[in-house]
Amino acid sequence: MDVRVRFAPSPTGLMHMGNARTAFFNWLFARKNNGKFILRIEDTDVERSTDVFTEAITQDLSWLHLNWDEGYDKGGEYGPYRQKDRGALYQKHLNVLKEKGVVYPCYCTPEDLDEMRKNQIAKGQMPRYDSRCRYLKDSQRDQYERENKSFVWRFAVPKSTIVVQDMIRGDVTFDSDRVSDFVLTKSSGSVTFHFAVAVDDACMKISHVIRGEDHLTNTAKHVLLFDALSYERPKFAHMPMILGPDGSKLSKRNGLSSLADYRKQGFLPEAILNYMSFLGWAPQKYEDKEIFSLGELSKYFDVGDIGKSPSMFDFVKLKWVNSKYLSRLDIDHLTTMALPLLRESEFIKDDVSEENFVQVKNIVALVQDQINSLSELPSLCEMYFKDTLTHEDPEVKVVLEERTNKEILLTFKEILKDLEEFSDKNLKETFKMVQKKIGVKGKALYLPIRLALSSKMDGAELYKMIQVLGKKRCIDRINKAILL
RNA sequence: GUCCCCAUCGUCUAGCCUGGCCCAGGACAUCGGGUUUUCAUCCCGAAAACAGGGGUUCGAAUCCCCUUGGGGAUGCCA
Repeated sequence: MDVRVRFAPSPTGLMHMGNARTAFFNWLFARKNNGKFILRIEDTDVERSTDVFTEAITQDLSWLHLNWDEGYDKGGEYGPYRQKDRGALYQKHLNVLKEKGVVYPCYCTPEDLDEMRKNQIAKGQMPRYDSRCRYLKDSQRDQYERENKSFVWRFAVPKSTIVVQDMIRGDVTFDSDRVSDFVLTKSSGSVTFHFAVAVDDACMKISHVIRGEDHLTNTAKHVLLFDALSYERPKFAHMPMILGPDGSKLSKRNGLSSLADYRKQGFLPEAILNYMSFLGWAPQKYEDKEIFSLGELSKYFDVGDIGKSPSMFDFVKLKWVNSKYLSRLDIDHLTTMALPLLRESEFIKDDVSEENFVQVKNIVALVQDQINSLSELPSLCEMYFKDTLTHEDPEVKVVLEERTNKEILLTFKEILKDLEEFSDKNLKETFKMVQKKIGVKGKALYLPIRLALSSKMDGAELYKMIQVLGKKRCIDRINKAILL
């Protein structure tokens, strides 16, 4: 069987981590099995769908390197790939269902339904459509028709036990009594999600439907439709949900939510993918390895290894994974990515000469190992671009005001002043000399100088810091600190 | 409410299917120590979990049931 999977976002909002993982696992499955990955836009909700989001979502996918084989922008044998362009196909299928007599028009108004629901809840029942229009007398139906009353087509759910075979959860059974006669076409004429999904998955020859667990109960409806339309059911796999840090469904409220946010924060797509892959999944032969390349992931990935329980999104761990990727990044590449952020902070001008690029690169190299995301870069680099240290931090001030430390700074400055070349060797020598003269070593020796130069307890390696700052700035800063 | 799904360290997870190798392994975070005359890295170590209760069994994290807890679904949203 040809493996064909799809990612089917609805363009009613930006892509978030949950969507992204669904897309990723589908992509992984396709690549692993030499199948096709299809991008289908589920824009049956004309009210809320916009092309802007379609555009944004496809951009996010591309950014994640999740290339698709068929899609609205690429074409393919089974198009069109936007549901709003598939109206005729849905109509055709509706006619088949009409002929089979498994659908019926429902004339209930939203108000009717609302009232019905309220009554049911009040009685402690599960809210569901009571199928009243299914058994409408012909005379009544004729009258509604004459009145041109608006209606929807509902599917007449047959009494049965519905069994959904899920690759992750095994057989899940539903009693048809729990599934109300659902709407296939809205009064506006457009189709509902359930109808479109079933028709499209069948017609696009989707072999495996891999999606979030929130669709598990919907699957009962979809399966009914496949059967009624005499289509073979695809295989289903419902992945566990990703929860926010507070244990509730991931949303705008619990922190960063859209993928675009993470991109802006300076998370690398490779890191995000690597982190996400371990949400609800672990390789069959788990060997205490945490960092996997895309290639490795698509080799090891297996739907059978996806777990059943939901997982919380751990931002701290994402940062750790990201830092791993960041520190391995080629320095030219990293510097190029840093440029926009540094411009935004007004550390550099819009156009960067080759010479300037090298300078910036030297600075970026100093903080490469310390950042968890690109967004942390500007604040760590600021001291190399601006000469505005004030030593306001009481912790810093106390150290710099200390008598011995002033002597250290003074001695250090005197030697530095006459130093020709700031090589590691020379600097080491310089520190040795200060150590000998003042009789202080280790942290006690390095910290005052570090603070005078950066006003921070931590930072880059001191020799490197001095080298990048250069003689004049080092001396100016030390002078300033001595006067404190 | 009703239905469906789920339940191992704070978090992500390995182990569960095919009971004994598990007084439960790894990673992030936390804490302690070491290397680096500073910083970061790195290394070592500590603390930290089988939700509870019943079964089945010689033996259960692993199988069954109940309870509890969490999530999802109950739309002319997807």
